[in-house]
Amino acid sequence: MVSLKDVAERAGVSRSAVSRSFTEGASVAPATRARVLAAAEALGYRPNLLARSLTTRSTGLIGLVSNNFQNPAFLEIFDLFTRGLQERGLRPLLVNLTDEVDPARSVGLVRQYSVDGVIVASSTLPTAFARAFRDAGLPTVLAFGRVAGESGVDVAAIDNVAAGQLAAKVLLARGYRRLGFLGGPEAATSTQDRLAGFRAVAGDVRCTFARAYSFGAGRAAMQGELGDLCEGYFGGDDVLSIGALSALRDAGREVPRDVGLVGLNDMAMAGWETFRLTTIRQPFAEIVAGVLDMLAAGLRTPGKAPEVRVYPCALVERGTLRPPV
Amino acid sequence: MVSLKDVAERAGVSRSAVSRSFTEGASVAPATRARVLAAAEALGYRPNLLARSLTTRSTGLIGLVSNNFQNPAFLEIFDLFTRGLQERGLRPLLVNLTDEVDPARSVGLVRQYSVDGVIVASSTLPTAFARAFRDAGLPTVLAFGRVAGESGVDVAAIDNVAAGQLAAKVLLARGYRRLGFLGGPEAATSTQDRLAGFRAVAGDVRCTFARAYSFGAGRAAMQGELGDLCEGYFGGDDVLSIGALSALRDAGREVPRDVGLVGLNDMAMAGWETFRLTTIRQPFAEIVAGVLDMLAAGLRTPGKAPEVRVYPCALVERGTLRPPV
DNA sequence: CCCGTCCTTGCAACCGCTTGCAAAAAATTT
DNA sequence: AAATTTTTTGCAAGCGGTTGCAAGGACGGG
Repeated sequence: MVSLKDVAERAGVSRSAVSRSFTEGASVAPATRARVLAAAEALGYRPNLLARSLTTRSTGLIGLVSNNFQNPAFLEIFDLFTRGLQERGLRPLLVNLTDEVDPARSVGLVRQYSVDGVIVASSTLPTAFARAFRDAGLPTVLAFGRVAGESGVDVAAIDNVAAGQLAAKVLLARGYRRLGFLGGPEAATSTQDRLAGFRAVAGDVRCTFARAYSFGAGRAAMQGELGDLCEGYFGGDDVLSIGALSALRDAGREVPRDVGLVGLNDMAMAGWETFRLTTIRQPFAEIVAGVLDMLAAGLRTPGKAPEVRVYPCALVERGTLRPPV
Repeated sequence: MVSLKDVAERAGVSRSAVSRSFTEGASVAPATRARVLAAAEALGYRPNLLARSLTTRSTGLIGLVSNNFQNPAFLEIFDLFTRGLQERGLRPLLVNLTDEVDPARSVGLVRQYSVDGVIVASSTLPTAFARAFRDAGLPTVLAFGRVAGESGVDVAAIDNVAAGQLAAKVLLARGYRRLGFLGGPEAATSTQDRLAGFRAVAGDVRCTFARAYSFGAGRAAMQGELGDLCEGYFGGDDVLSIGALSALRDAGREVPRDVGLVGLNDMAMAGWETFRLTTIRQPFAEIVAGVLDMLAAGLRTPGKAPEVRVYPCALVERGTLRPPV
């Protein structure tokens, strides 16, 4: 492994000179820098960022933590995050928190790697996790979390209550009367908020909670409904809704004629011709951009007051809701 | 940030003693270690792994590189990799190589972070990438690559040629006569090998290549076929096949009666009741375990000779192929 | 009680890089 | 040409750890 010293020797300068040649705007004569860069090039030298981080106190590492590795929506989200981070010269350290229950352990884990900040990408991870990172002094931003109330961390998300309201309004406007809520994990804030909004508009609704955001869970939940079906359903998310849709179709129920279904997310799959799921779009790209923006701000200004960015969501019309009456 | 020095002071010992207290099997009196650990606990100290790596020359960081962020199969794969790495005390540095064409740049990137090794998880990334990592002196293992020929790196994968043969045999055994190949990106070794195997058994077949492993690409490709349909198709992978399936169904073709379709991967979605795709299973979990195993060996023994592990694949019977005649 | 062993411990150097500071060199002024 | 200012450079210390080495202590045997 070629180091600063090797380059310095080859270029006939001190190690400091080499170091400065590699830092933007450092005081070094153009000629020297040229010589150094040439030597570095010849030797195939690349500065060791981790060693550098010891003095600069910044690694460029960002903990990307999630517990959502079954929902295809998250592949889209990881794609956006990884690309976005890379564009900013940051590197995602992926942390899979599936089945993890102890925030302290996760904190220890990312701290040992001196990450500069952490992104919590999940709507089902208990808020204790995000708070734990924050309390450890790490700039933390929560994607897809709860926007109301004081979480103490940056949040970028839609207003899930509003989304629930929108779902209810739309279902009613399309003439569906008895409404049902087919939520994700009951404990998740996203589920609670969507339900709250849904209820605020639709009043008393039937509630079922799936054990996870997955096709199987959605299908099973809907199969449980078949005995006494509501007219319109708000599915906790797209993949859940797609599972529900399959149950309905297999049972011979006509969607959208007999029963209406609206999902949430607008993941790529919702648009697949097989499903044509009418859904409420959650603007992933914008949310991710917002997260990165706040993260960058948090890195620049440690101790910055937490910020909440709320993104609008809108109905995407496809085939699982009948047209307005 | 509390460091070695702080703990040493509080425990009334030298920094070395603290360091040793934290390394397995180092020479330190039990009583001292206890005192040190107590002090560390009280201060909330955690050793800085990156600083440690400077002398130990091992960061525990593993580059997990892929260019496959649209295919839901890869979410399953990332899940397996991240969990498997975490269990071994390693951390995945996720590198998204979508649209990247220059191997050198990727190498520089992971080298700057002194990763201990890299996992290339892709069947479409040019082999030049894996080789470039290897040439940079990094233990590299390629998941889902080509198993034949000398790549110079560890490989864990199925034998794609055999998979192609299996697909052809099965299709013929089910009485489908004119066969078509609906492959992924033409340049990918996986596509070439699957086709080669397919042809070896089925002889002259119709060939179409989708531009990516995606629903849309599969659907579009199959729509192109509709004018002059073959009887049986081997889809380059499940998501492609599912796209193709949707095109067939929408066109009113009866699957499996009029046309048969067999996919490859057996991703979770293939089992969804909506699709019930008959497919050739690629044992993800076993492959990932093999990758991690070889990676661990590579970390232990630098310069270890590259190894190739071939995993068997088998037909998973569902609804898109008629029963044997 | 003295001595040889073995276990513990601290010192100091080092991993690869950054940076404040003061000296040296170059450029400007007078 | 001397004096002053500005730029460039190297030194040395430090970031948070590890580790070879030699000195100090504890312990058992003679």
